[in-house]
Amino acid sequence: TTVLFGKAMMRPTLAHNYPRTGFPLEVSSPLGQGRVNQLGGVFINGRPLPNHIRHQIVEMAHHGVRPCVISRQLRVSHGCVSKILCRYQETGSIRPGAIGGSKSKQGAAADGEKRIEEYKRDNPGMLSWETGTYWRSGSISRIVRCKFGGKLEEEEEEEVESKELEESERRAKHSIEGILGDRCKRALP
DNA sequence: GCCGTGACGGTTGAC
DNA sequence: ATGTCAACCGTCACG
Repeated sequence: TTVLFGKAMMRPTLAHNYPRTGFPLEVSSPLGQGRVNQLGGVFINGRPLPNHIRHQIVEMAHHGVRPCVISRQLRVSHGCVSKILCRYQETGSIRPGAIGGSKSKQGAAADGEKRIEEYKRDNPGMLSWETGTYWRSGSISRIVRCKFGGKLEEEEEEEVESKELEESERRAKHSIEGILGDRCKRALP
């Protein structure tokens, strides 16, 4: 059953994407189904853009590169560039928002925030990305920034990022995904 | 041509 | 163990 969409009923888009090719392009990757957007960029539907791309976006914007150029150069839709840049201006964070979880979590968030930080400190091996606590962005980021008096952002961002990268690499070697991923890599030419 | 925005199909994770 | 549901994601296309 069709619901009446907002004001303009944007467009009941066709069965999906890529009217040019007629079918969604897929790209095999160890992580799952990668897809290719109109600009030729690879993305995973439903998942955030990789961190280094997000970083590049804000970095280029920082250097005065126009969003449309960033979009074309990085092959990321301009909507996404706009969104990431807007969020960066608002929150100062390049990170995606918290995906998943339930509503009641928000109520517990205020209480749980501290415990998450503690937990992360006590379990440095636990990758936030993997545990789903990678929701350090937005309001949380703001709270932390306030707490620590304006620090954070880029340095902290990079700190966390490189830590996570390191961790994910180390963990990947011992995880099923890592093993499978390795196999995939080896299977490739 | 650029950019803000909303629908869409998708993923995630707490409950 | 499984299902539900509300959050988020990036793309696409309109205006």
